[in-house]
Amino acid sequence: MTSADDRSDADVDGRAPRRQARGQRRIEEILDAAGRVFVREGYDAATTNAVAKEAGISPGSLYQYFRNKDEIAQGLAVRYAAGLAELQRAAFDGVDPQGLSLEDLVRRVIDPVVAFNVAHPAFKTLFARTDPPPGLAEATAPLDASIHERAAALVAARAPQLAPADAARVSVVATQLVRAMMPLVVAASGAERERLAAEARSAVAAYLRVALG
Amino acid sequence: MTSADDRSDADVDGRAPRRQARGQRRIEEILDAAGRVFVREGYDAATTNAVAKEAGISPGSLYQYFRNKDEIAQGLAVRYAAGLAELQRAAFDGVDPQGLSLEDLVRRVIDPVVAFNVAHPAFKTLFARTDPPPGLAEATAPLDASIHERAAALVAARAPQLAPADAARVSVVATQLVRAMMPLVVAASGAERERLAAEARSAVAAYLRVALG
DNA sequence: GGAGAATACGAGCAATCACTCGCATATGTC
DNA sequence: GACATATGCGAGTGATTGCTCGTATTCTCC
Repeated sequence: MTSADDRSDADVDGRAPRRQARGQRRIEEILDAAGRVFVREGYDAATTNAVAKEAGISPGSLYQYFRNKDEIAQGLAVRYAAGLAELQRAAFDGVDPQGLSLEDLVRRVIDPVVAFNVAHPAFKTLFARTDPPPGLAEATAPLDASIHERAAALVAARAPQLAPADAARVSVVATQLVRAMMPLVVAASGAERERLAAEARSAVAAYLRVALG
Repeated sequence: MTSADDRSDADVDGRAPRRQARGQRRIEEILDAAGRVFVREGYDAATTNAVAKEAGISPGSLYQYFRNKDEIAQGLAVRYAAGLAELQRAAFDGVDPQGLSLEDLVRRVIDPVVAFNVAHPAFKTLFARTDPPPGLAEATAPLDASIHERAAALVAARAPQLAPADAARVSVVATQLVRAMMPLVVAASGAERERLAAEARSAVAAYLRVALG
């Protein structure tokens, strides 16, 4: 996985170009622009030329930093994986998951996820798809993996008696439930958004109460 | 809405061509082929030329029956809406929903839906998308509406005390949960598929038990 | 201040795709 | 069997798009 991440800014020969500070800034700008375009147009309909235009650069410059569209998605996915990991770390900072009620545990997981989705609307264009095209699936695979890893760890901690296959299924299902609710929550606003977030928490908690025995 | 539906077989001048039996058969063949192509490639990546080839006809013949790609999706959606309605009618034939336990009710709704998804794998390529492109959204809007209508009717029957806004939210959320689970269920097979279907039933039932009060 | 590398440009190429058009054949009706 | 219409064909078109390439500018380091 780490070697795959490194490849993302490696040359065809495996030689990584040495980025100047300007280049690093450009990469961030491109990713920001890509997020906005993905939200506006959807991933499939988004064109690389549109991303370049949104970033205020030429198509040629874009391809200086990303070899293709999927690699842009991958860049965003890496960002998001880091942001989510940080959020979850903060949510459980100095807290023992075992000591929480199921409702509190679910709240601590979902509320930051909701906040993250609201703050980064492009996130769901990459992650909340039930049938991503192959290239996008590959780009977001590490993100998916890290999310499932965290979910599986929580399930294992709460229900150590569960057979591994059952635990895996429960964490996949719970993740899927959250994934499905995010577009609904983000699409709403104000009080309705909070109500939908509450429904998401309620659904996941209710499911887990049954599934974890 | 009804006039929009009629427009689908209407000419530009509003004159509907009179189909021969041969033409009706072709339409069915094209829809069958489109379903297979959508499953193989996904809706966005599927090309109309590929659909024509899969159906064993020329692109020109395809456009004899469908004005564009979205209209093919709409044709499939109409088929699916009818199939689902029939399935649900059969599931509740001579049964009073009020007299069932929540678990039985959920089972009667979800099991046919699972069977339908397994039998028609293209269904989820149209329906189980969290962010469909605008054209597809328009094509599947009637299908979405009829599904939500049925869900809302069941919710209203079970929880007449719920405010309309709350009832609507519950039925939307429940529908979304089912929608999200279908790709997981269909992707699995054999015993694992049945276990995932059981998780879907369990999640929806657990949610509804809380949400319906 | 000069060499080498990174950054930047943007016109345009090659490929793809939704859809058309002119014309031929099949079908149903009188 | 003749007429009208439905069905059928498939090469081709106009538009789009991911991506390249030749070239010009800016940065870093000596």
